[in-house]
Amino acid sequence: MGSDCHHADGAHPGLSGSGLGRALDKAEERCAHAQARLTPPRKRVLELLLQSDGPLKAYDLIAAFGTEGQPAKPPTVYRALDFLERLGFAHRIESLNAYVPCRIDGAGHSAAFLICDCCGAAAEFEPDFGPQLAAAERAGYAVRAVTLEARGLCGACQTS
Amino acid sequence: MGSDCHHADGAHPGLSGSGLGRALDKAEERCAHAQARLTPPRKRVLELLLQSDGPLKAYDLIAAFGTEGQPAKPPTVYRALDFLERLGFAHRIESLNAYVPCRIDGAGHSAAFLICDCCGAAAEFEPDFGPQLAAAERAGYAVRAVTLEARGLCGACQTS
DNA sequence: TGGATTGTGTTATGAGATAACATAACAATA
DNA sequence: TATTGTTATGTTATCTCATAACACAATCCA
Repeated sequence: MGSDCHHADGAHPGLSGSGLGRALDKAEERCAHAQARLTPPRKRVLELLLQSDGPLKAYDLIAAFGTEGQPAKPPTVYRALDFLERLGFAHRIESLNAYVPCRIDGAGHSAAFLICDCCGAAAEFEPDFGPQLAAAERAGYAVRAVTLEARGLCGACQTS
Repeated sequence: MGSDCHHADGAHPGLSGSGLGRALDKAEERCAHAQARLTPPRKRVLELLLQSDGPLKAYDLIAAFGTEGQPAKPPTVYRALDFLERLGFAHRIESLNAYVPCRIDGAGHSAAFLICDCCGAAAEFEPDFGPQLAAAERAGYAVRAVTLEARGLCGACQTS
């Protein structure tokens, strides 16, 4: 997404219309449960993430924030992203400096991604960190969150 | 390392003296095999990484580069880091924007870290990406490199 | 020995993120 | 329903991290 690649980017198509509405409603609900507030800037950033076909940079969000074209100030967006990450609504992809909405219900603070170096797609998959958590335990670590990023080529980009 | 934490940082003590010399010699050897050149700036950056007790930021390396106190120019260090990562001598820890020497022989381009949010230690451990690689294959991805970063507390920092 | 390749030096600038402080909205409760 | 603590936002400025672009030097190799 947002790349120079000619292939389709089908990893996670962006939401729109009622699908988007439902996703936002669900987020509202989960916030209520968690005694957290999905305030307008937070909701707007989540909306932008959900609408996107692929990972968005912070400054993409900043530029797209205002519905009338006015950008947001950086802290507005970074704060919203912090919130969304804390609640598990979004993930930061470290190796891309980019953000995606969480696609996996109840993934908590751990996430795993398959990132295509050609088309830029980032597919979230169900993390199974069994072996890694076992290794952490052996080393005496108390793990709070795990992120895994696998770089390579998606199916479409291999067949070129 | 470089943190505000009072705990010891025993993850990977830095090398010095003959241990450092041996590690650098080994790197020379591996470069020769790979038809790559461990030029002075590359060797210097590797040396700094090996000497450190913990992850180093790029600008730490830039500041420490000159033996007489003169800093390096950023591209000098970033290029050396690129080289060292390409050859598997160093890893970038994405969630820290920092770099460590590779501690695992033949780890290639994949790496896994246990990162202590208190003392800043980053312990590299032997990656076993079995389940994740299986998931990638099911999704049709061709994986080139995997990095995993587990955040939490090391043993010492839990018992505070 | 000359051309291609790879690496370095240098200047400048682009991208990503946060500190600090003032103000506003909300929630609890007295 | 005024008061107070807490949480969130708005705003300015600045900091950290990383790379583009180009000239020059060293090395490789036909």
